[in-house]
Amino acid sequence: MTPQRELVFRAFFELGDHVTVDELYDKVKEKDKSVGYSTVWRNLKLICKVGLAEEVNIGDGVTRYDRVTQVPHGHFFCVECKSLTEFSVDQIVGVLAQSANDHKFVPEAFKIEIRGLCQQCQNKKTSLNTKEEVRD
Amino acid sequence: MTPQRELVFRAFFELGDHVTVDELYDKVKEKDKSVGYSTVWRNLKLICKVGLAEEVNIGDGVTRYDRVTQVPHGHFFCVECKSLTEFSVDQIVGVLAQSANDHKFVPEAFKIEIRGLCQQCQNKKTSLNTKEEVRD
DNA sequence: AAGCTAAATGAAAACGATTTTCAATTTCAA
DNA sequence: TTGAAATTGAAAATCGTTTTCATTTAGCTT
Repeated sequence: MTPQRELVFRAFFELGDHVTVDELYDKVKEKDKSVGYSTVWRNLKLICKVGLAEEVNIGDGVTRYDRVTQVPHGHFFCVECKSLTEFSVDQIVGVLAQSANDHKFVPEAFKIEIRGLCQQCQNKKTSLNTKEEVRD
Repeated sequence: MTPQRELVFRAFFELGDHVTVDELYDKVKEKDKSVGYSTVWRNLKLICKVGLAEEVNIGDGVTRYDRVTQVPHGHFFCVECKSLTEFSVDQIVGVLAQSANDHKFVPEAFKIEIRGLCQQCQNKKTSLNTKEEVRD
């Protein structure tokens, strides 16, 4: 366990979910400017490999990383402000597991994402559109 | 409507789901070698923009494209052979819509992915591991 | 049909996140 | 302490995606 590796691990678990490599890199640099980007990247990959993190891909070209917790969750992704928030998927996972079973598929992970508008962005939109389009 | 555009549109709908830009490019080239990659790419984006296709991102660095159909579906992604197959998510979408509603989130799309092993890859694995590891 | 403008095309380059290379350094077990 | 193996940092390579730009084309308007 090198000091750099420890820094990366600690930083990752200090940060919340949905961390990008860049964000983690910045966080690590707060403690030690000399740590290289590739070291952060490699150790983040290592965290994934040992099962402590998993990649989250919302299709914006940047991979984010979630801590793997005991509680499975889905993601709300706001297409407007790009924010990512979590929600519980307890029951849903049961249904999905059943689905997988029906198809003889052995599930390892469930990725559930709802894209749309978060509450804030809904408000922004409606406040801008003062004149409503009522008809088609 | 340029002939290139028509070629791209036709090719996209002739191919099945989960098409990559490269695959579409190859398909288009079968009809007309002179069509450029960027033309294929731009028109595929256009197909998305008008709502006839949507991006599918399984986190392997390549964007795939699905035709938008009336029937919502989830994806089984085999982490071994990288195959992508579809399954029905009728009931699940209902639960997710409710979830979104509870969180004041306005859903536009639901992405449901189950990662794991397809039946074929399960068989391969078990046939290879003749000597089983029984204990931790 | 000719002329015109905006849109579309193809080739190449730019972009940007990710991944690899490589020489130097560090860890850790013997 | 010593040597092999692992790790690091900097730089470059990769690779899918996106943009640029000069040229061509589509499709209106007359």
